[in-house]
Amino acid sequence: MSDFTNKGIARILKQLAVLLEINGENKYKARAYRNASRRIMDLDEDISDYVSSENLQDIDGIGEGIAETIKDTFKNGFCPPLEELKSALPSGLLELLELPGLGPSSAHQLFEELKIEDIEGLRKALKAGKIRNLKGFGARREEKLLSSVENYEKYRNVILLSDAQSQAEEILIGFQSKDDLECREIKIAGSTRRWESLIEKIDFIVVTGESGQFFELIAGMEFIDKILNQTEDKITAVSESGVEINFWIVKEEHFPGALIYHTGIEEHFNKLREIAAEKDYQLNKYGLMQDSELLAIESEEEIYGKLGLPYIIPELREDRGEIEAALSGNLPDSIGLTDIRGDLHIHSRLSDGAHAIEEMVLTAREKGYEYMAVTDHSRSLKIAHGLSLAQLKAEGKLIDELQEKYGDIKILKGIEVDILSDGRLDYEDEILSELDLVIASIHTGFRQSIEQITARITRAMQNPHVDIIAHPQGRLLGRRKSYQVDLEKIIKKAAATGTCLEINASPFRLDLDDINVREAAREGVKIVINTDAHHSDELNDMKLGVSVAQRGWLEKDDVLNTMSYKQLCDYLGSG
DNA sequence: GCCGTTTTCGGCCCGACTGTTTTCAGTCG
Repeated sequence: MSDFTNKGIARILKQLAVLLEINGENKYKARAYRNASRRIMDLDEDISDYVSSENLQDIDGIGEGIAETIKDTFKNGFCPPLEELKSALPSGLLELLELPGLGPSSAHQLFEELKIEDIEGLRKALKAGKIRNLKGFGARREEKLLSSVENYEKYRNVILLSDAQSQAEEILIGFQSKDDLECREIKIAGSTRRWESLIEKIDFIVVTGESGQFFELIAGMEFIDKILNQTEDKITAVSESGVEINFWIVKEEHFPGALIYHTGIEEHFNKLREIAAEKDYQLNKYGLMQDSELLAIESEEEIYGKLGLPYIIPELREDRGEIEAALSGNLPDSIGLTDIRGDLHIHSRLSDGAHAIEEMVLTAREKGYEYMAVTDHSRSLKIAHGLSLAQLKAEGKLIDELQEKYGDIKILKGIEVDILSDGRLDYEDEILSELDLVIASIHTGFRQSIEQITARITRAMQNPHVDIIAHPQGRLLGRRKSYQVDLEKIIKKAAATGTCLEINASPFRLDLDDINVREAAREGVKIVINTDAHHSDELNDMKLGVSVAQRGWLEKDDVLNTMSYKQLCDYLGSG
């Protein structure tokens, strides 16, 4: 009898669903698996308990068939029908679905008619002009797919910041269990340490005792796929998910210097080097030297200090003026996670969230938040079970009851109201006026012109009830580009109307991005950092949003949800 | 495959958009 986590089983069922779709089977069968996957993901109890007590079918969405599949998976240690499908279908078909504009049906068709098995095969067929002649395709679609393929290849080996962090974390944990003969010190550097939204490579700086043993240690880690290259001072490995991992091996006395060298972008380091030269030091990847002697230095702070600079946090080391600001004493007093007093964009089960409002309230309380806002979707977003007027009213009543029960957190009645394709909002003003907080956002009409989308958002901001524009760029990192929008205009309008712009902290979005956040704050726009949580775990994403704020040079006062509850009410009331 | 019954099979979150067609299937959110 093997053991699987809820996440593990959910992943298996989801994969099964996708493969069934590609295999051209009944789409509702596939949907049933996908549905079951979601239920298990959201389950509070362990799925293994259901298996051992033989009551899997008590779970909504799991019937005889799927219960049997799960039991078999536990029994065998693998999922028989999944393995069967995997051996029947080329594995590359799955990646075809990553392309926007290509779904399971088309993947099935491409495989059946042209024996296309992966993206490379598709690229060749597209170049050869073979696709346009297929039924349901055409010249235009061929052109779009080609651009999708090119975009995909560009991001092929890039992973989300949150994924890079969890992989890096696993590696660190792997080292913790070893004695310090093999690894005396290890720290994340590079773009992951700077909290860039997309990561190409994960860098570590390592002080080892016995480098031979260190190599074996890495090679033996279960999530390391292979070692690409090994020299005396660097090991390059590839993780199972295909991302490159560099271990820079340094001597203990070189650790702080190496950390600075491998953390900021090159231009940041070059400017530090120039400052060092002016002070008759030499700065290189080993550290700070004077008269060819390495100075005994313990930390990065000390190096910055010797150069006459305050410490510059990794998030700012992008050569966007931070050195100049440090020299003139104008570095931002960067906002931190502990400054955040509440989360103002949270979904519940009433629309498309995983949990009841009460569970989200309990999680927010655990985080020590002073306030939170329940902001489910509005009525026209049917796929997300957008709330009818009656449901919205019922939700308000429910919140009143919860507010009675939990006095130590303020629960705002909010909504994420859709900005419809024609620019109207999804509820009338009199409905919005009764709510504590109104977030407006775009979920339809992504392909409209820059003028249309900009006009939709500016019109929404002119509505006096709208407090926040959520995910203003509408991007999905590495997957979907931002819709066409004139952010300069949006920022100006936000400043003029007192509307807040959101940093959406979802690891898939991080929207606004750091550059535009900084621009908005410069123009005096108030920024709000929200998780857009659809699951209680996702309230933890706040740290990602804060990192965007830090990279955008924000200070505490630039951010709405660092305010006390009273200040927040005053602000919203006047807005 | 699951569910909810008008218990034995029909419907399955839904509507907009797109590119293909010339009335619709596939994709997306």
